[in-house]
Amino acid sequence: MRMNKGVEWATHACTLLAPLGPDKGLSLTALADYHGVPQPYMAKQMQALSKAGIVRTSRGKSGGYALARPVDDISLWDIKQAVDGPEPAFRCTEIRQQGPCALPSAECKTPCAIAAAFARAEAAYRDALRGIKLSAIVSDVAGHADAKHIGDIVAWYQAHVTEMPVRP
Amino acid sequence: MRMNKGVEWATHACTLLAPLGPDKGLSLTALADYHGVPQPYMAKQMQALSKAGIVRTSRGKSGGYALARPVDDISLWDIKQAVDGPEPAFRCTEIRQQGPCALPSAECKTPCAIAAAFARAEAAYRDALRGIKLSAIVSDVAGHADAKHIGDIVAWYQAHVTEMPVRP
DNA sequence: AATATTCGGATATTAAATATCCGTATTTAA
DNA sequence: TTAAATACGGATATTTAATATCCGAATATT
Repeated sequence: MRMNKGVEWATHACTLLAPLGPDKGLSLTALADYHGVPQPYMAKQMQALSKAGIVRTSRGKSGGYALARPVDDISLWDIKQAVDGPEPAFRCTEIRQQGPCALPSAECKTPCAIAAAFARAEAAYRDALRGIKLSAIVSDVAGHADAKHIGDIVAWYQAHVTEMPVRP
Repeated sequence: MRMNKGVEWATHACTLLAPLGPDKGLSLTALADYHGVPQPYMAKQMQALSKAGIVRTSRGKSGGYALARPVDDISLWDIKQAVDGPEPAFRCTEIRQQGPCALPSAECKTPCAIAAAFARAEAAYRDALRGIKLSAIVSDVAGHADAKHIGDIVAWYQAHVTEMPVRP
């Protein structure tokens, strides 16, 4: 079982957008370059985030991406769901309805006990991710960076941030 | 994110072996036929279970597979782990160490906050699966089967069970 | 109004993981 | 000794993920 790598990149991208507030953003190029990931694939993730309403975009010259909601209102589950889709990892193929002792489909109204068990575990996973907000990630990262590195980041921000004021 | 389909088959196979107790088993052919899954692929899963000490095997004529431990001592996590391997779904690629503002590797002793967060969620998933024992699955399935179907299963068992006494 | 820049989306292309199958060796009851 | 069964390694096909390319639509700037 392996998670879509795009989830990692999308989460890093959101972490990078977080300190900018609602009125500033970064272009796709900047987001891709910052972490050295291929631009077209980064675009795919950002578009998924955009569709899910996690980031908003503005096009044309000086366009880019900005967070669409407060950092306390974006959970890791939101991001994972947006990029990785809504399907559960365990997908019941109803093999109980096959073979010499197959259950007739009339008796399969209740979900297979095995599928139900895995679904409960995935619900626990989901709830854990729901409890982790972008704000917690950002403050954790900030707490570990040293002064020099923060300087680098600030300089990079100043060179790349684009204005994306929210219009009423 | 999609789970290895073999986990489903392996779990069903264990569920089928559970009522037989430690001294009786089923051949690979029987296990594969019961749920109508391809035999060579079923073999792969059973061998994984065997390596993990969840089932024991006996080779040669009248050989087969039997559970190696009491049904209360086998969790869904054990099975998932045996078939799907130990690697986490989220794998940090350390992209914080790449790009124009890359963190020097000296500062990356503590794990990336994002990776750590996903790891916590996977721990919740693991703990949930650990809490679900094969015994619970078996009794749940048994509770939902009707009398006629149970008759079918008993007849099938009688035709396919092989003796696999535990030798001291 | 023209233009350069940027996102959106569709579509290849490549790489990786999963699923399936086969052949041979090894074990064991009869 | 023989027949029947699993173990193991590898070969192949299928599916999914990752990467790259392209063109059209939108928009800020000139």
